Amino acid sequence: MNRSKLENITKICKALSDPTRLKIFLLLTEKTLCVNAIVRSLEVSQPAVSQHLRILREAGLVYAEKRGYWMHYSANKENVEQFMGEFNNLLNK
Amino acid sequence: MNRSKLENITKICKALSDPTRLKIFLLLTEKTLCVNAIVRSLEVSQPAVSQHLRILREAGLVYAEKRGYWMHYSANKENVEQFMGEFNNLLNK
DNA sequence: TAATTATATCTACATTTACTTATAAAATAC
DNA sequence: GTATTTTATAAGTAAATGTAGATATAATTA
Repeated sequence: MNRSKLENITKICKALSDPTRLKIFLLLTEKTLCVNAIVRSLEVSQPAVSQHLRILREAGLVYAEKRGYWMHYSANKENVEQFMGEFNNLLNK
Repeated sequence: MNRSKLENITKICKALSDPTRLKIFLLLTEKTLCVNAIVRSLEVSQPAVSQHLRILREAGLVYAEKRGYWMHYSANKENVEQFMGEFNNLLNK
């Protein structure tokens, strides 16, 4: 089994292994939100949310798009589904 | 979204977020192994493997069955697939 | 019985992680 | 231009995590 493939799996799983970060991700599966909207939804500071978003972005789980001085985040569902498919294949071969 | 459901997801993701633990899990998807067989496959101590197996077991990712003084471990694929299905539903509703 | 084998648990420690406060950077508004 | 707003980054810190060595537990063998 490929090393970088292993790293990709652990990176994605690690990103979803923190409850706050998972909540952020699930919020973003429902709609696009800017950072402050997420801060208001959860009880976490703005820097904490920004750091979680960076980790989600590096794992390929969310998109980020700058508009004005807002940063719009949304879930990268296609990527997640592809990952799930590949992981499922691992199990059944 | 249910609190215990969230905890279940984070527990499973956390279990798969460590490279050594992921390797152990993937080994167990291929065949049933006792602890020492896993120790020999990877370059980790026996206590480390035992602790990883405990975490995988608590996440519902592996079965454990005692035979003689061996403990036979194998992947709980059904559980993983069910989890993947539920998670996928979360994305698409 | 005692010795051996396999696994689990305990303890200690170095590393990683999630967080807060403070600050910087980038865009907008005045 | 300066002030304001939004987000990102830096620094410090307490808590969690992964590990190895030592030890305990449970089953087997002699």
